[in-house]
Amino acid sequence: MAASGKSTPRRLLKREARREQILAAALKAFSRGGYHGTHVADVIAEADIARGTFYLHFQSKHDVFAALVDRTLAILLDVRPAGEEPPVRRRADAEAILRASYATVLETIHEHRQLMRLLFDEALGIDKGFRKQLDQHFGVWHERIVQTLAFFQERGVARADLDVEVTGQLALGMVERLARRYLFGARKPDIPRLVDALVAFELRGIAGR
Amino acid sequence: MAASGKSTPRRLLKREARREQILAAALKAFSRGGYHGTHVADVIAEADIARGTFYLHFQSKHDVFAALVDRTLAILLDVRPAGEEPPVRRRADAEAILRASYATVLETIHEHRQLMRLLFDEALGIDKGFRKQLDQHFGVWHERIVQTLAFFQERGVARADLDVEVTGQLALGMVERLARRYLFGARKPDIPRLVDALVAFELRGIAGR
Amino acid sequence: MAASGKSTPRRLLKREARREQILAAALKAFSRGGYHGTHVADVIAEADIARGTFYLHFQSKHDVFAALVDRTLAILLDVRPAGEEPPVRRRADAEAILRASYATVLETIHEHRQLMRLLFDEALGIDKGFRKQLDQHFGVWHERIVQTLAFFQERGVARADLDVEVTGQLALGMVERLARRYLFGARKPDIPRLVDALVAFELRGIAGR
Amino acid sequence: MAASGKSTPRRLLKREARREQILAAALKAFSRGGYHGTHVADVIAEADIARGTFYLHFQSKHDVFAALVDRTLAILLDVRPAGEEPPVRRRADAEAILRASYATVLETIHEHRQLMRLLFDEALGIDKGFRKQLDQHFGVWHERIVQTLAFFQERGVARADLDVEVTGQLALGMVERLARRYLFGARKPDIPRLVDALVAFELRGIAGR
DNA sequence: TATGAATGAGTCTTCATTCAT
DNA sequence: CATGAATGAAGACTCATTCAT
Repeated sequence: MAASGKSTPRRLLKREARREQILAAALKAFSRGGYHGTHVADVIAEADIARGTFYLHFQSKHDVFAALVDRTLAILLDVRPAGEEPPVRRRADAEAILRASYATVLETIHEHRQLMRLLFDEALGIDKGFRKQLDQHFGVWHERIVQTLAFFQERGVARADLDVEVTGQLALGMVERLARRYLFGARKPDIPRLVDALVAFELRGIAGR
Repeated sequence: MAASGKSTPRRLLKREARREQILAAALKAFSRGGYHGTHVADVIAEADIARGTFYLHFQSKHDVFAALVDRTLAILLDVRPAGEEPPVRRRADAEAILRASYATVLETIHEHRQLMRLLFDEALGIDKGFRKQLDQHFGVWHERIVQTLAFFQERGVARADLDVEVTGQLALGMVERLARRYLFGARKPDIPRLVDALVAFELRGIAGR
Repeated sequence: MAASGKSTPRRLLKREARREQILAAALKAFSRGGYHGTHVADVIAEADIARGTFYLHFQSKHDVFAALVDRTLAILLDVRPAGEEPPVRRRADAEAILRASYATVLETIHEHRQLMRLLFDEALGIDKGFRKQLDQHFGVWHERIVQTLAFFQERGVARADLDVEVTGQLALGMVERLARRYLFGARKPDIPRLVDALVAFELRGIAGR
Repeated sequence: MAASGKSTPRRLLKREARREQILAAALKAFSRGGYHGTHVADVIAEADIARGTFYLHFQSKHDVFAALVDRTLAILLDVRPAGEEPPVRRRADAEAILRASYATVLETIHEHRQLMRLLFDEALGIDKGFRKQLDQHFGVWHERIVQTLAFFQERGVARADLDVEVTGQLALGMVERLARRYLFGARKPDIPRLVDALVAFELRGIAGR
């Protein structure tokens, strides 16, 4: 009698697939016209579904956008390269660590450039909520960087008087700018060159002397 | 009608004053609610004028916002400290140049933080036009920095193999991030500290060895 | 498949049960939120059935409501107390007749108060059709009352110049008002008191002198 | 004034006049189609104004309806005939009082029958709020009637054992029913006849013996 | 110039109903 | 018969802009 609560796994999969389809369509549409320039009509046209179907999977236009933002932030938070985690490390590895970290980050950003651009260019202008979410996210990243810098200080790779707090922000800003300038466009970026410049700059920047 | 002279006395002044009044109101309103969250009704309420009056001075909501953006960009482009312009300089001055430049920039940004925040947080999400305008603006800034770096290279302050192109972006990014993090908030920023960290980082970062 | 006989045993019973289940759920739901404030989703949630199942048993939301109305009107038309029907009666019985009639009516209304409230409060606002149906129904009741009054006139219980037509409406209105005021609420009504007041009032009201 | 037809340039009306115009149009429209069957489009078409103009004067469709209800209730509460108020009265005046009261009430109801029908037929089905408002309103009326009946008791016009509480409801119901049956239609009602029947019925009904 | 009432195209969202499984 | 995902017509409300005074 009762629809037994949840249904077959197949149904769930289908449901999930439809959700993905809508998210993909929304990403395309938002990337084209921005949040405010994109209407639900655009999204459903792109997804080739009916209006009602859209609202079967998302509560609102704002909701789909939020889902995309969440996904983007999740991707970003996930880029922590495996090698960075082991806390014990020899001084000579500093360059390798930085190089690996930056390469991974830049590649991930480029790989998901549509999502990233949405996050960077649109999210702030929509909602105080997104602003807060982003601030929080950057806070997490900043914390990670600060810890790395402190670790470098312990190992003597970074000078003792380094202002890790502010320098952490500087590192964040450098990546952000590179992303905006080189990673969002259609042209394939020369990531090794970017990493070279970044690492050369930062290694010296944090070093004593 | 009036004397065909150079000055347009009272009428224009009044007109100009009204325009300023509206711009000020718009800045307040937009800062509160963002571009899309702010309605013409909010602006005219803030300015205490009638609806029609608004359209007597600006063609559209978009137009006022553009005027604010133009003003912001003009302020930014204008911060070139007088001392930097003379192209001939001795090597020992590098630190002084950087220090002065960054201090001026950061102070200017903080001074006009409402305008700046509008530019950084809102402009991108409104219009492809603003995106282009910003890109262009950052291009100019980038060019300036690149020239300074090249100059430093000539003088031997910066290593010869420095990737001035990319490093220019890095410098831009650092300032942008500092602005967002420390200059937009209500708390009075510790600009000297920021400048210290910036200059110490950059001087080493661009130096050889 | 089944024996081609006259009766359709289990299947139809099951079908009928399902219909009842939906009607009961609809009554609950409509009573909670009114016709327009109740969605098919509410009804099927209450009935714990799937959307499609609902439309297997009723053509539309309007249709279920109509079924509830029909049921309500049937209940009302059915309250004619057995004793009233025999047309020959002695004058002394007038009070007994009225008392019995009113008691039965008021009790029935209270017993089915959810259905009744639906009829009184919602039906009119939905459809001209329901308005007509109600008018017709009240017409039938009015006719019954008029006949009773005329009978009372014949027997000398009611004065000869009584405007039976209008007075019939008055009687109808009195019951309606009592229903709305005392019978629809959660509090158990003091039906004897209501009947007392009604009968005392009406007997005198129709009497000569 | 308002467009004679379709293409008359709109006139700037005084705020209050425009509000009245919309209320009148809404009354017409709602009377035609009921609350739920009437769309804002119908109202503005009837008023020959633009959509926005409607929302310049009323917050919502619900709001106009509420304004009509308020107006209706105000009219009803205002029908208290002047003669009833003086609290000292001679026994012989009872009939005159009732007659005057009922006549005024019935005439007022008929005069504003469109508003009244809206109140009686639509308001309940829209909102719990309206139900409460109506209950309250009827409460006031009931109170008035009860006081009159008590006054009659004091003067010996009404029997001492009269259940004034319930009888007050009966009186209310009688009027309501007459309104619905005779006063809402297009046909001109024979109000004197209704009053005669009412008064004859009630005077006897409340009297002793 | 100033005013503010009026305009109406634009959009999101709802929800009764259908239909493939 | 049962299910519930999908449909899409419908409708309320917004708000930038215009224009008569």
